[in-house]
Amino acid sequence: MKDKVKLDRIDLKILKILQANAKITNAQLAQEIGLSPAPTLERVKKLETSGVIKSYHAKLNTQKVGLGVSTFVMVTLKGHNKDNIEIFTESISEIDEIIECHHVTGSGDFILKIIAEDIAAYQKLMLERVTNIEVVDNMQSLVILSTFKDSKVMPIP
Amino acid sequence: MKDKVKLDRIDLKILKILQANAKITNAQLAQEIGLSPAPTLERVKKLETSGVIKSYHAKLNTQKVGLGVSTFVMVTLKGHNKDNIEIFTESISEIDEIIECHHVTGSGDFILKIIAEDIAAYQKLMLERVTNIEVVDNMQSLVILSTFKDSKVMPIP
DNA sequence: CTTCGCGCCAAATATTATTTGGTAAATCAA
DNA sequence: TTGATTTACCAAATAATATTTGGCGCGAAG
Repeated sequence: MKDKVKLDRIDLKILKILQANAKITNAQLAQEIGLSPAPTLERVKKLETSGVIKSYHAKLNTQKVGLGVSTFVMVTLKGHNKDNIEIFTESISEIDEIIECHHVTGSGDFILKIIAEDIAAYQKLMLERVTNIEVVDNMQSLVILSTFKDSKVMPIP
Repeated sequence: MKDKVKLDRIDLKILKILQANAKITNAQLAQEIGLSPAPTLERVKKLETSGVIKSYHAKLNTQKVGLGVSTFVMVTLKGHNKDNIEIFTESISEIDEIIECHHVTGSGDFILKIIAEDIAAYQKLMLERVTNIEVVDNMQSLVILSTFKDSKVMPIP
């Protein structure tokens, strides 16, 4: 359940389409891939139960829901040991504004993506909930000025 | 069409639910927010047409589709002028493996998220298609070792 | 106070998903 | 190679779900 799954040309087509538009009807999907609805649905269900498709999500316009500030934050921990990493990731998991947390190579240890209402809210969040996580040594914020690309379609062959 | 939209408590509930699970049926959604199906659907449609909900996407398991390497890349351009930025973003837009491109504050100018099959494919991509974009001065890759959080639910009040 | 517009509901209808039963092609063991 | 078995497919019936309709009640504006 962790390794690559065998996917034929049609499966890949389905995945591309559903990544770009999860709301397509089964009949339309069937037509686009050149099969009838029944086997199309079977394939989609199989992709779901096998875990190739993890979930389906609505994508929002951040401005319109009043979330004006997005940032990436590069974090260095005080020590790179397992305990500290666990303390850090558990602290992170409780903070809704941190929507991504990746362990990365390079000068820092982690990179976070954070979303807040405005700069004031962002500052408050950082000061009161993030900066004071005990194992954090250093943080550098990169504020997103504009986003040119934010594709939900991965480059599958 | 660019500013915050008025959303009541029920709209916010709908948005939270659809971000977490876009495949919920209208009847279930109606029940969870405490309305009947008809006005529930009306609200969802209104959120869609007003652009609060931009789109719906399937989220895939990268391992299972054979995409083993994800990275963040911090890019510095040779000049921070408008022309160079345009040249850069247009070059970027043609490369499917670059799924995100944000203009950011800080030492670099842009941060990219890139997905590839493996390290070899990643190296090839960078050497042949990214590094040689003329306006690029410097790039630093951060390879994602593991992801602890990747939420599709934004922190709306 | 009354009228309008909005948001809601229940129930009818339309659309879509899902199941069913059966056929043909691909796979494999003998 | 052949016969058995599985797999993938299709058309059409059925079940589930979305969507429309008509009407009610409430709050705001005149």
